[in-house]
Amino acid sequence: MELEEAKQRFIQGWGQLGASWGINRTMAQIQALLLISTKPLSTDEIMEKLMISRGNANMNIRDLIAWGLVYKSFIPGDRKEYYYSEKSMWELAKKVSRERKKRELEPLVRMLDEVKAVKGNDDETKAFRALAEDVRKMAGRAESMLDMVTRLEENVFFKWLTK
Amino acid sequence: MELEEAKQRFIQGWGQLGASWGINRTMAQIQALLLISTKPLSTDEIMEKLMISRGNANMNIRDLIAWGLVYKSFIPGDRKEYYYSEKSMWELAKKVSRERKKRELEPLVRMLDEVKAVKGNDDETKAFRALAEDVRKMAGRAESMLDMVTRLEENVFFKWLTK
DNA sequence: CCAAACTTTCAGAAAATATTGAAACTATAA
DNA sequence: TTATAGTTTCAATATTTTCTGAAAGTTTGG
Repeated sequence: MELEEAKQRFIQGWGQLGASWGINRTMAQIQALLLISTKPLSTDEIMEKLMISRGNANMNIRDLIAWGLVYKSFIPGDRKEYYYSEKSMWELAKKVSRERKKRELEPLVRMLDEVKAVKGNDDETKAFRALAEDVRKMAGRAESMLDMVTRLEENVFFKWLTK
Repeated sequence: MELEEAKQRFIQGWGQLGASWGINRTMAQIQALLLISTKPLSTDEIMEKLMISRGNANMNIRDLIAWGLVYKSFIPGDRKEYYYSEKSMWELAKKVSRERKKRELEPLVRMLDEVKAVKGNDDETKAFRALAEDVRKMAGRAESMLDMVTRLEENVFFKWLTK
């Protein structure tokens, strides 16, 4: 396979993955493009390579920066802004898991803690409360796993478990 | 909070979560409804409680069954089919992670193994190959983590890590 | 076999999401 | 200042995803 084709496939595949993770396809593709680029790219270069509009490029770059996955870079004597991706897979995984935890797990846990406070003592209510507790416990476990990713990359147990 | 309101919130919240996980909202809501129901429900009951059409209900129930999250149940002397959810959080987590691994991680790994075979020996190609290796390694780790969820619920290290 | 009860399918409609492109905005150099 | 280069915003549009409802299909009891 030629390098250009390989790059193209990588960008497509990464976009696909992003899509099934609730991250929009273009955002994931821009990230992929920057990831495989050896130098920072300008908005115009991104637009051209992915054949997308300026507005689209700008918005998605902004989101990538907000997620901490992409950085700005300035070249002396050039007025354009250039962008480059975080290249460390560990850093990327950490940032994504931190962001998703904030966006999904935390609202879930808030909801569960609220509904657990349902009043009543009949069997149906008790069963519901028990279920909410159960889900809450599982959410807590998921949170712990994400925290592991966030913090414990050098942890020997973790290394052993994922080796 | 009253039981009915709590249930409603649970269904909404679960649907929300599903949505940001690439699972469609209705599918997640049906699952939530069955999860909090003390008895199996028929298609008509699901349609009524969630105010959705028969077609929609049917398709999403089918998917839930395909994921192994929901089962059919037959009541003697009744021609209707009734549905109930897997209630064990561990089982649910296992099944979801198994399914997502199949749908997302495996295609990613296939893609990576393909593009790693890119030919050439210039610096740019080498850098690309190294990146693909790197992503591949991270995918392998993610796979291991999912396998942990799938198999190691009694594993003492896992318990310790997520306690 | 037929008819009633129930389930499945799927083309078109509706809703949700993503994208465009041009105008407004901002920063810089002269 | 003003002209220019570059960035951001957002209403309109296009695309994708989900949902509906009616017709077709299936199963069962008589």
